[in-house]
Amino acid sequence: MSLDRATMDERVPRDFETLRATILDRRESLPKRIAQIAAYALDNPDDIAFGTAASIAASAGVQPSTLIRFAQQLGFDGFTSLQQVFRERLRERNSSYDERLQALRAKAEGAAGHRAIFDGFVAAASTSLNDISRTLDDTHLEDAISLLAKAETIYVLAKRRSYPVASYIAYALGKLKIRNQLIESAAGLNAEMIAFATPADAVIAISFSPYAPATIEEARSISEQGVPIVAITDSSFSPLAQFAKVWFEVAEADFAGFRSLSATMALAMALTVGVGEKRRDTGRKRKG
Amino acid sequence: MSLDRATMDERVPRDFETLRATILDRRESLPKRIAQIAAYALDNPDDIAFGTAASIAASAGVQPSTLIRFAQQLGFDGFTSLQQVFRERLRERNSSYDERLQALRAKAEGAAGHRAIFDGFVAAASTSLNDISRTLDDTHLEDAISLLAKAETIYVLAKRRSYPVASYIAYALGKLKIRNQLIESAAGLNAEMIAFATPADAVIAISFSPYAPATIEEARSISEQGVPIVAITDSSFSPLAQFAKVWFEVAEADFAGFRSLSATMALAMALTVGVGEKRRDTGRKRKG
DNA sequence: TAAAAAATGAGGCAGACATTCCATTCCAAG
DNA sequence: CTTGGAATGGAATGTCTGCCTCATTTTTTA
Repeated sequence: MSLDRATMDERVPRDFETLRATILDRRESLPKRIAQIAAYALDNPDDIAFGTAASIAASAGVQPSTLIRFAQQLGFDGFTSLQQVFRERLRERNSSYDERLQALRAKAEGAAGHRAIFDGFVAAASTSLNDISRTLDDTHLEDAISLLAKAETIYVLAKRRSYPVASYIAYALGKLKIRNQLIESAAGLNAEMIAFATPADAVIAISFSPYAPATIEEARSISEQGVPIVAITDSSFSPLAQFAKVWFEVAEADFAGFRSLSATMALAMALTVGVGEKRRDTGRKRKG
Repeated sequence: MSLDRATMDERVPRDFETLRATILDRRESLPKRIAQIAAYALDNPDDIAFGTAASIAASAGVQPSTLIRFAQQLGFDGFTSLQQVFRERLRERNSSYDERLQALRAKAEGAAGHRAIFDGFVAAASTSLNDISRTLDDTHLEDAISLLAKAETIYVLAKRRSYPVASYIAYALGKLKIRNQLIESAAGLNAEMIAFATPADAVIAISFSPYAPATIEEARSISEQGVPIVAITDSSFSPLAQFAKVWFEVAEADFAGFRSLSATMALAMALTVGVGEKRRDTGRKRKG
């Protein structure tokens, strides 16, 4: 009988997240002083990890014995076992971002089956986001948004691997009620579409090595019509860069031969929403 | 004179990096046992942070007194002060992943101009990747890949916001020479396309709330033909889930009203490449 | 090779530690 | 208001801690 209860209570939280959930779950039913410690523990987990029972108790404003009762109430056999969980958290919290990425890559190598592939792509995406977050030039961003915000129609130009980004931009611009034209290759009417563009419009062109010849060709011809181009590409030597008024260099990490799109995606979203916001602002100013 | 030396030696390393540098610097001139501890300390910093002098000494294969001598040689007045440095390291590794995300979000709020928007999308993407990395079920992944690998043709079904992912899957499947059919809404021939699908085929369907009615309708009719569906959606209550043989719940973070696609993208890439690998493997087996 | 110096091992000690126990206080049910 | 039980505070306890000391071994110097 008492064994039954003991067995039930022995579902001791072994990782910090479970512990946290358990505490939050029982919060209402905890006695005052125990609740006081519970709150302190969740607010200052590092102190629990490093402190002694006495020092923690003093910081939390309770007696050491209460601390131990708290631990026991959670199913631990004493403060020390509770503390282990808080220490594990610090160990496993794979600390610095770079270390985390390394761990993710290691995991991708070590993981069994197709999980490894998935981990690899997550690692590639994280790396790419990290890189672009460091390297993106604020001025370029501002310039690109100004340029695009002034355009009557925004043409979106991308093929193959970049096409998903282009289709997302088109979708988002549409949702923001910004006139845009996605230049698809399917219909074979690209040349005609491009012919409509004027210097009052603008282009977002996306292309990565190996650059789709069609994209380059279309970018060239559209720039010769005096239409300003914002380019997203992967190197300063990219043929796109020479046609562009503003261009972004985005270095995407790859895995299994497939490059991530996460950084490009984030940039695309920022451009789109940035343009939307800029238009709202200037529109408001004109009215006011 | 002895005071002079004392003063010099009192340049105690207070942060881990300095300490590390000091140890590496003096490595050559350290006595054997001390060097043994030094190596252990740099290799297992977490153990130093949490262990007791006795336990660490045992792990490193030396006497506790040697550990203390090591600390003193570095200018600390005992093992405890040395340990503080290792503990600080764990605390101050401010760049824990979660904290980094928080910092990024804070940056997004604080940053001037459109940089804030960009940071916001990067943060959303990182959060999403982090979440899916924790929550993705390996078994589902294996099941989905097996299912798709057996398909004669893989149909890819997605509208609106999910469409970029679908177009990427189609692109990647094509590159891997896997027969696939992207079901687009433009041409209005979806019903006819769907009619071709047989139980020997398979579908990847992607839809998030608010679910595009067309996607749901198409998923229903295709599942009634006995074609197995792998669904990527955002909740267990999603209408897609009920038609699917395997389904993934992907929670994407959002910013400025636009949800990230990074987690969905990573999953899509893993599925695609996973299928490609599985087919190569089974193909090889059949031949051999 | 002999002597001196440095390094090491091991036992011992004082203090701090987590924990337990018991007296007291609080609170709710009757 | 009384009473029973839970919650709490604080001191007692035995273990384990870091650190020191001293005997022994190893290395260096002459």
